[in-house]
Amino acid sequence: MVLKLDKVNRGPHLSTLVASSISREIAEGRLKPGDQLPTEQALAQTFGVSRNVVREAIARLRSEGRIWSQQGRGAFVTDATNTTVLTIDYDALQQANAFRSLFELRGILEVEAASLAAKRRTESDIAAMHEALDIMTGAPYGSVMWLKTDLEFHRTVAAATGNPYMVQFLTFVSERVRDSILAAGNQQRSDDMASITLGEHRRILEAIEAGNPEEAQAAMQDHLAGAAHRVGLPDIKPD
Amino acid sequence: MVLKLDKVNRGPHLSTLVASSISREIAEGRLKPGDQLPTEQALAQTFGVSRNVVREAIARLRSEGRIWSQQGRGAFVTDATNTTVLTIDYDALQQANAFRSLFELRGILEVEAASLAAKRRTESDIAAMHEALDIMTGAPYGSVMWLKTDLEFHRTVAAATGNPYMVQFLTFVSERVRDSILAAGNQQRSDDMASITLGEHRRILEAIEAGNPEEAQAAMQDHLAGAAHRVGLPDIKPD
DNA sequence: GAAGCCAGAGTTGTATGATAACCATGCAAC
DNA sequence: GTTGCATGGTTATCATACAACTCTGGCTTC
Repeated sequence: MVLKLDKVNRGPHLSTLVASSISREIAEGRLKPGDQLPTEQALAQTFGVSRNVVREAIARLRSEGRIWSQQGRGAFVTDATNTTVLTIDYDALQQANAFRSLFELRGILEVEAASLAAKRRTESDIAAMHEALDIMTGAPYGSVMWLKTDLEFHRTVAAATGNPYMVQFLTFVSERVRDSILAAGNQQRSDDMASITLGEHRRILEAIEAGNPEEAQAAMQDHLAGAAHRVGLPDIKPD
Repeated sequence: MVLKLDKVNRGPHLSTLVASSISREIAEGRLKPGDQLPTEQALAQTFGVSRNVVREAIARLRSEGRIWSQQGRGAFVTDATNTTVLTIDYDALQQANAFRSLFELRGILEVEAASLAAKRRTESDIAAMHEALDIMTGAPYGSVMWLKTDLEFHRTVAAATGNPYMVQFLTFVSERVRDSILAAGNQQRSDDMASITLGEHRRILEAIEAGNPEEAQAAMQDHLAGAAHRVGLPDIKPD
């Protein structure tokens, strides 16, 4: 039997609620950049929690770059654009348009990564890619292991560019895309998909190994077009 | 007389230090996914701070998706791939190689954004780009206003792609690049740089306005090559 | 022997009060 | 006008206590 349980809504921590609440105030413009937040004591009182909880919320917002605080002065909303972290809202991604946009961004990076990888790959890069592809070949299509090594293969391609930020960004984007696909659960499965997908991967690997950027780029492009189709995203590149 | 004083290094909050320390333990593998963290009391003791500070640090790590915690059990390291935020370490960026990598990533996104913008721009996109360019024309080269509108121009180009994530990622990367340039302070300044830079921008805008993706792409490519040269990054595209 | 119950220790979540460090302001003294 | 100082307000940190929860081990009951 397969249980499909929602994650237990173990009441999120109070600090999380407070942080979200303040975050919303900022997002919706009731707190503008430069504005001073109410004092911790005042916030504690209005939310009905201890000052401690408020401080945990503020620590979180500070780490996200949304506010800054100074001892003896207070806490202030930062100049909007200066967040030090990049986040992707999970709920927003459930909308088709948002998902399509993220998929497009991923494609841009993947295609360019494949091209760069073909130019710069080292022996150990090639070996890592082969290994990932081998494991994938032995895994059942759609299984956890399959998805994991699929990501791993793409990660090795990104790594072959020699650009650590390429790896970081691509991994981040790909994971969000994967999560969204899993959540939607509209993956089509059929037996020949495994061999098709594997074939696409193999073509990418061969092009990179051969040091052919244009072919690697084209192979990745085709692979992504195929992937888009498999998750029900037609015409990702109509223009 | 002009004083050149560094901002006093007002020590970052203790909770920040604790969070960084734990973060490093995770990043360097001494704490593996699934591992349980020491108890809050133990952490407080080893760091020599109050439990309160430890909790603020943990609240922060939790919001970043690096750990999760449950009342009565403890705090655990999450399965690496589940971080919900993407961060770029400021110090690491001071190294030339890292900076070059980030600059390259920015270039990839910018070039593709210019191409997409040429295909999809709307009237209001064009207007916004013109406005940014106008303000830039009136600002002194290298001034805060100049830098601000420079970023703003690129943001309008990204916005014209219609892809919100493109805007988000490009803005994020560009700001980190800008911060790093400002920190290094090795900007060369000369009078004709203003007109050169403006000319490059104008060429991009014209190509986008004309709906010519290839020319937009090429113009952006040249602009970035010029920018790389101006910040002392030669041969960004030698391969 | 197995299942269920219960108490206790350990841990996180939250509340509360106190102290130190720091900032802004106004006023007195010079 | 400037300096120095006192004062009130705020954040940063500490310390302690209690509530809520989990786990474990022993006990009871069958």
